Amino acid sequence: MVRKTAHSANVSRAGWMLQRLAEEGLRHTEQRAIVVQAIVDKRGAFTAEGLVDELQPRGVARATVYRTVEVLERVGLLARIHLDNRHGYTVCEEGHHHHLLCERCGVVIPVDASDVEVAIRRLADALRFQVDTHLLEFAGLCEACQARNGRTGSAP
Amino acid sequence: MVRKTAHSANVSRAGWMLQRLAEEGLRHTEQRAIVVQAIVDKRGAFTAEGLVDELQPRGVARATVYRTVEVLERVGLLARIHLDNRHGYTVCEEGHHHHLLCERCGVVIPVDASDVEVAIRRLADALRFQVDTHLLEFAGLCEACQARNGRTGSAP
DNA sequence: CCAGATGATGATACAATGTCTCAGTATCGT
DNA sequence: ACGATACTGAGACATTGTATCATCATCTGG
Ligand SMILES: [Zn+2]
Ligand SMILES: [Zn+2]
Ligand SMILES: [Zn+2]
Ligand SMILES: [Zn+2]
Repeated sequence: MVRKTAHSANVSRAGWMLQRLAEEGLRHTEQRAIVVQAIVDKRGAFTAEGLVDELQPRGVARATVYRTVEVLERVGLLARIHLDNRHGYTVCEEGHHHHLLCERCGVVIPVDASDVEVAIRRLADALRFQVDTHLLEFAGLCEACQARNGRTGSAP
Repeated sequence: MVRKTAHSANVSRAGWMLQRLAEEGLRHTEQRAIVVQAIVDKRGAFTAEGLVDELQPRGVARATVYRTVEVLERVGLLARIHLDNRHGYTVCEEGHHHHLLCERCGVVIPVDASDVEVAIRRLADALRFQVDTHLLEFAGLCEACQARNGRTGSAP
């Protein structure tokens, strides 16, 4: 197997996401490529407004950033996460699963919580409430941030 | 036991919440009484902005509504819930538990998900991530809304 | 390859949701 | 009753997100 640099991995991942958009009948545009590349380069949680700040100087309009994020979420390439006040997103190509968010550095890792999922399903079935969706998120500190505890990071 | 009307129950509940504020060293004001009464009368999910719309005409300023909601949350009398785009709150006098939100009528019921809680704890312990908090919410239809399915309600 | 159909963008106005300031007011312990 | 101080109101301000619409780019079929 060929070992890829982090950068080329990001480039190919961005390409994959753009390809997915094409498969959905959406067009490839220069602006979407810029937004998608910025997103995969982040490798963590981000907010729409943060992207705007970053990409507006590079010629991508606010509305385009919001529209692109919305489209990516609809297609399933982004998952929404609930920060304390605003909303964030994270890259998420897989199916249903949940996320661990590091509150210091903003890194997000997916977690397959199958046991929790089973318990949730059982609970939902037992209630007279018809449970359509559930929201489960975790927040804490990633391994790296546990190590260098006390230093400040750049979570969005 | 004396059977109370829904209204008197709400009144006493509001009184109890105000008493809790007093116990925390916070002052009793006319505006806070109005806000708290409006909240308990709702008996479901609500948003700060919704309260503003309702109480501004009654002489409670926007800032006061927001400040009161914030104070109530800090004291633990309100829990924040994550609606799709904005944030909401619900009355929550008890300790740690989670909530079922009816997406049609906005009613919220607390649920003690101890099995889920155990599974969550186990998962958290197994990860090298240091999980500080978790967020678990359910959304769906309450029993009443399942019955009269198809009709529109007034969730915030 | 070209032209048209349609999707996407940008500039900006608008809307919704909070946050902050500060002078004036109400509350509460003494 | 008094004084310390918590609280309020009014409105400016900030942030986050949406709508409009003329213009432009992309894809597709011929
Ligand atoms: Zn994911
Ligand atoms: Zn799940
Ligand atoms: Zn509760
Ligand atoms: Zn829990």
